[in-house]
Amino acid sequence: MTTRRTGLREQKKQATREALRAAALRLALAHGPENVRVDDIAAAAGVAPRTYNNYFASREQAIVAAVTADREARVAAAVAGRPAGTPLSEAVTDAIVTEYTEPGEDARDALLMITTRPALRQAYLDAATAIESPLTEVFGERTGDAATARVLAASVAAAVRIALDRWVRPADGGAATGLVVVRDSLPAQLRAALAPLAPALDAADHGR
Amino acid sequence: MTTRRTGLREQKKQATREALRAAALRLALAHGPENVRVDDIAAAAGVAPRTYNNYFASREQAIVAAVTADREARVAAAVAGRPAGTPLSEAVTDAIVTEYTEPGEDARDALLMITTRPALRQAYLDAATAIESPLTEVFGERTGDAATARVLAASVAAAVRIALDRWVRPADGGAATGLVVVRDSLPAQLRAALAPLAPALDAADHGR
DNA sequence: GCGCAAAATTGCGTGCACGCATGTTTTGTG
DNA sequence: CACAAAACATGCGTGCACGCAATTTTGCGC
Repeated sequence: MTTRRTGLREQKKQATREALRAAALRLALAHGPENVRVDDIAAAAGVAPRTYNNYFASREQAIVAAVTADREARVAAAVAGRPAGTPLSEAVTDAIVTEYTEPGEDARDALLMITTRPALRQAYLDAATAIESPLTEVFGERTGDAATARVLAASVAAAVRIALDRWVRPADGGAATGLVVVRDSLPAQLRAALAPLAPALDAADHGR
Repeated sequence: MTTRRTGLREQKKQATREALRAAALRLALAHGPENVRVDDIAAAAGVAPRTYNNYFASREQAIVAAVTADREARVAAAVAGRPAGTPLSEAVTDAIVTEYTEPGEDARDALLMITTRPALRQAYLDAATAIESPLTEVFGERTGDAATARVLAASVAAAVRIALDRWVRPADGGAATGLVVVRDSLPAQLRAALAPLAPALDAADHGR
């Protein structure tokens, strides 16, 4: 369906990637992210330090990837799986809210760690852009226009990123304005962030 | 109007930033980006190597900043300057097309160098996200909703980024599909990328 | 099974980003 | 006009990302 290159080779690569992810998260949780060197992660995963950078371009990426994993691909699949009659904006919003809400797993404390460290927070937000490519494909099938699909996918990714940012960021401007900023739940933030894009999504949808 | 903090200090900072930008671009053009070390740039600008990183987070940023400079702020100003009756989508598109089309200056050969080096191309695209913040302010005044404004600004930034990407990227998929990809001009790419967002922009506009 | 080409891993070397501690300049206040 | 606080420049040290080239592993046709 998607990209099934060759069998065993790809399999081992994914295993290594998974091992690195897991090791990174485990060590970071155990000793604190600041006290984990790339060499440690590589050693724990049983590969050379240099190999680490064949899989992740930064130390933060590996830790964050353990949480975000293949969430992006699932979102795209969920969008594609909605009944045909559903407006595109609704399909997208529902799929995203479902997939991003939320771990329930062991990722709970990982999220806590990530949100309190600026560098990890940044990496976590950046990871949201990974939905662009799968979403572009789905949108492409529904709108028929690849260029439009890409723009809309990028916009959705940006909205998700903003929602996560607002959800994750510590309140800062409170004292200055005297206003107490009530933090919405993640689903509410996601819906609020995606709402402004609904007209564009639906216009492109039936535009074909 | 915007953020005029205090006098002499800010002035010197901008002078240093400008000196670094200029030095980075000049050296990169002269010897090729690969052969310019951060230390060289710092030395040419008359500051310590460490100071360089107080202004730019990467070597590429400084080079690219010499071209993109304050383009972002000008876009925001241009949007704000359109007559009140203009639809928001039109105001945004026209302002962006105007400001991004194109250097005419000494930036011609700089662009050539940037587009041929992957690292610089990446930095150039990333620089487009700088419009987000000024655009958010402008949109905020026009829509009345800060959250919506931010999402739309980010979407516009993403669209611009995509347009620049398509404009700047060397044709790659041509051989595979057998199709000759005709490269549109930058204004055409920008308009095409922004068009899908028009419904969202205009819906938010008069929504207030 | 066997060998070969493609692909992945590894080691090495280099330049870089950035935290921290310290000296220096700027600012606004009494 | 002096002075304390804040902002900035600088040195130093550390860990990191990545290009390059050599080496090992994998997949596949024979």
